[in-house]
Amino acid sequence: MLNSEETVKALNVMGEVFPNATTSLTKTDPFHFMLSVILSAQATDKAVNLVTPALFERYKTPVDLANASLPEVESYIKTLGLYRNKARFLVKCSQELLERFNGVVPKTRKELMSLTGVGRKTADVVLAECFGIPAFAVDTHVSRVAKRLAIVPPESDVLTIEKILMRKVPKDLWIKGHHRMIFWGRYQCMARNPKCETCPLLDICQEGQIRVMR
DNA sequence: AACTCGGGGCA
DNA sequence: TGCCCAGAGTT
Repeated sequence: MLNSEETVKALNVMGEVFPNATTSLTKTDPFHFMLSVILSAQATDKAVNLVTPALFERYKTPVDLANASLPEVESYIKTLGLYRNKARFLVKCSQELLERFNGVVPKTRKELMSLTGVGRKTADVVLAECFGIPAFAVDTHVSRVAKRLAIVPPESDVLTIEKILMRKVPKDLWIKGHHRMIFWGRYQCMARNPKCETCPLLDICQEGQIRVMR
């Protein structure tokens, strides 16, 4: 298992390969950014960025979305997967935002996660991107990369992975580390056919070495 | 813990 | 054409 120092070293190698690793979601105000993150579930950021300009032009405030009709919201996001769920999430989330938070996106993880459509990962991304509050959001890319590099045990669940990452990585590297692992998982260490042959982390990657052998 | 939503991206 | 995916809610 990689120790703290080795983990940071690996993250820094990722940073050299992807110096501009950051979210591709269009950054707007916290309200609209939070909605963008909700929409990005099981979809690419590119696909999300394609629909959000028209969507947010139509629904500028939480009040607008709270009173929206579901079919109309769906019509704006039909090119995304899971669009019926997502439309429902956006409307209900806006209603709850008005009822409980006076229409202002809250700045704690607990409050964010109390909103419909906002889970652990979305909450962490909003905290980090909107408010600069350190969080190590764990998604499928982060999970896969952490396991392959043996930063975490192979059977770890998401919460365990997050705990270990937050322990092994200094807080000021949480947000960057998240972005780097996302890029690593998307462009170097893909789920199906990872580019192990040209991987600069192959020497510390047990799974990669096994993969290259055969 | 398993199931469901779902069009896109990619082999 | 088939398979998986920058998740979260429900049961």
